[in-house]
Amino acid sequence: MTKRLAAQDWIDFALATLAREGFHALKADVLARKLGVSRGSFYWHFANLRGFHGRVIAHWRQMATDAIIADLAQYHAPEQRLEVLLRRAFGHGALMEVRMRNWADKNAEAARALGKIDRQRRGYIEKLLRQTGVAPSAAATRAQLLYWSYLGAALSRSKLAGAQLDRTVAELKLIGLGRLPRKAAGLRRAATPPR
Amino acid sequence: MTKRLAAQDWIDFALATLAREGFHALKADVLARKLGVSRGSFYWHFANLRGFHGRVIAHWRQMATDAIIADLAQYHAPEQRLEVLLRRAFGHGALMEVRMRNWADKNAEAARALGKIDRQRRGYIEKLLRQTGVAPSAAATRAQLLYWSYLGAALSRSKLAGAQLDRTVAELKLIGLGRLPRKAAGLRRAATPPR
DNA sequence: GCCTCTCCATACAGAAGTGTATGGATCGAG
DNA sequence: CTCGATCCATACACTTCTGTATGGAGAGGC
Repeated sequence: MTKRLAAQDWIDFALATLAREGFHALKADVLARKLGVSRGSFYWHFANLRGFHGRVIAHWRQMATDAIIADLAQYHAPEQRLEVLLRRAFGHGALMEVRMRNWADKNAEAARALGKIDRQRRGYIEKLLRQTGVAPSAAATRAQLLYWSYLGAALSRSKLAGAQLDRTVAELKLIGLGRLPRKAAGLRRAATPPR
Repeated sequence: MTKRLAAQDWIDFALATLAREGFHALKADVLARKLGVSRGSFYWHFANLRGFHGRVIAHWRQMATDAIIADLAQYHAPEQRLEVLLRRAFGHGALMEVRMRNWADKNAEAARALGKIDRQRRGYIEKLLRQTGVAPSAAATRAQLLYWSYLGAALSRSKLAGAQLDRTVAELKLIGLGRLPRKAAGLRRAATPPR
């Protein structure tokens, strides 16, 4: 005899399922079976699939938004924030990111939520760059590039670690800040004459 | 009285439909209706959906591979190739790219094809960078970053044009080649002291 | 103890799609 | 013309899923 469920239980379970299997598993029928309960429960808590999906998406957006705000509040120097942000983004393997973006292809609600988050993150990165002294005109383009790189990495399911992560983050900081790293890390030895 | 169809007709139509509506429209039922024909035709040409999808994916990969090879054969200087490649990639709005990557979430065949193409393209970019004199150790990481940026741009459905495209391509070349552009295009005026 | 509110099961109707079986149409070769 | 090969229509059985209607089961308040 398992416990009775609340609406939030369905939503939480849906998010876990989304991460594990993708949006195509977010059906009343399938979820109910996995929860060991009948569809009657689902249709008591939610009017229909659309409504349910909307709440799942909203809840994800809430969490994703809170995370980005809270996560970096502890660091104060903008350069450090950038460093931490990059390491976290590229070392983490953003599965949920992939799932949501795939879902957005079918679900307009998901697409809108994603658009909002994209703008928000890009804006945050841009602000960070400007705080480190990058000119406003350049900051926008570079923030865009950094965020695109993140998306590309996430969507090709790359999960970096160790030296590869170090090298990538170093290059990315270079892109963002537009200057040479303090100790040139063996990167630009051969090719480019110093002009 | 429209013409009778060959297998290739189905595949071509599927690719057009994929670009327009996404993989969820690639069903025997739906396609048959749109082609003004019954599912009997489909099941004569193909054993089942899996087989059909496999051939659609294979045909796409064929075309995408041929394109990248033939498209740049006319240019000889590697820097020019890079420039053209970047302009084309970021100015084009790679819809098919998005569709395929979304499809790959459900279809293992599509995922494999995509993996192959990703490696192939990244390899090509890396080769290009090395031909311009970038050190092999740096070329891999930078090619990765360039390609990630492309993917991110494609998947957030960005389609650049005009000055914005110019600025982005300039930054990207900077990333790839790791040196200042010949005529600094108004990019790094303010923020970064020349060290 | 009973009543009400909350949560769930079951049964029904129906949409959308797959795959199969079978027969009919059409076209080219000889 | 005829015959085989090619292409298509139709009908059927089956699966998976949605949404609704209705009838409970359980727990708390009083």
